[in-house]
Amino acid sequence: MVSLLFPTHAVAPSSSAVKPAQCRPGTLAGELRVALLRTARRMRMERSDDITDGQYSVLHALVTMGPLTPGALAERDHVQPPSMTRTVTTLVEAGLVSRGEHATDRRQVVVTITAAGEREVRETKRRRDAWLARRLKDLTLAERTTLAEAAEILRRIAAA
Amino acid sequence: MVSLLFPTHAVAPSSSAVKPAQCRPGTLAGELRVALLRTARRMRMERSDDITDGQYSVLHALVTMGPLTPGALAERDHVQPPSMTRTVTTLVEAGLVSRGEHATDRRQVVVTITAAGEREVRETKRRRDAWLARRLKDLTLAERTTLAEAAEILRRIAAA
DNA sequence: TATTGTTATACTCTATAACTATA
DNA sequence: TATAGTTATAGAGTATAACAATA
Repeated sequence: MVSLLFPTHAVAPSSSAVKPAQCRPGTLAGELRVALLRTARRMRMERSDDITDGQYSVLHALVTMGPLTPGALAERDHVQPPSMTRTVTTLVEAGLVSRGEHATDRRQVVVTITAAGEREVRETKRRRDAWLARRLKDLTLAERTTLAEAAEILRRIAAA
Repeated sequence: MVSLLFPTHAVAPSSSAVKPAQCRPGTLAGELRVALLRTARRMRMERSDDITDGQYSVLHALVTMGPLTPGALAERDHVQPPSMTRTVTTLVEAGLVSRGEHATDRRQVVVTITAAGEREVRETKRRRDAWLARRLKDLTLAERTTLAEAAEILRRIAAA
């Protein structure tokens, strides 16, 4: 099913630059590794300076998943519980999250993001998108189509 | 110039899944950001446990650029000179790099990677490529072609 | 006098072990 | 007795300031 708004000839030009050997899993892996790590590293730089990667990761999880316990957050980030206690304490003091009581189990704590925390996440995403969008504007439509397709494929790969 | 080994109909199928709106810089940026950061994060996990990201970065720079001074390494990684002194000392003690004298300027120090250091870098790359290649094998040829094209585009973006 | 690198010191982040409260 | 979270303490990593050696 080929969209009429997207004739195949708009895609063909960029595909012509790639040689068959570059598509072999072994060869492609090396090229893709460099490209992904380098771009991601550059993009990760586009964030607020007064928050660490670990802290941002917690805020992002809370935005995506809703309120979570410290234990769940620790497991998600492959970090030990005491480290997460510290991270959460820092975020509480910064007013970005709040601690609350669990509905049924009084041992547990529920961490909830605040309005300021949501704003922080939104702002970081906005910065990174702006950095990326600025570069995407200089590409051809065919190149952007390729990246849109690649994004879908990469999401599947990362999830596997 | 379209390669005979790569007829365009092999590429068209994957492009049909992408809608025009997804190729607008603003929209694409958001999708691409998530896909890149998620995949890169997963891939970065595939490394030796007894070396940090900062240490690996130094080894990688030395493999790519040849011997460098601590000052050059510090600037490259956006780190302060004393921090690089510490990192280099750790790597020297681990036998992965060695300190040497500068040819003409006796204030400067030249850091050179050792055979063990090169092995460490090779091993990490091998792990990451293996992880990636395993996932690439399950893709269609058209999808791998898309990723090969995307890799080229991303390298340009990261360099800009 | 300026530059390169190191040492001294402090702060942050993370980990393990021990402790408190609750189930 | 087991579990969730915290506190206590120690080990890396990085930063600023002060210092040594050389240009």
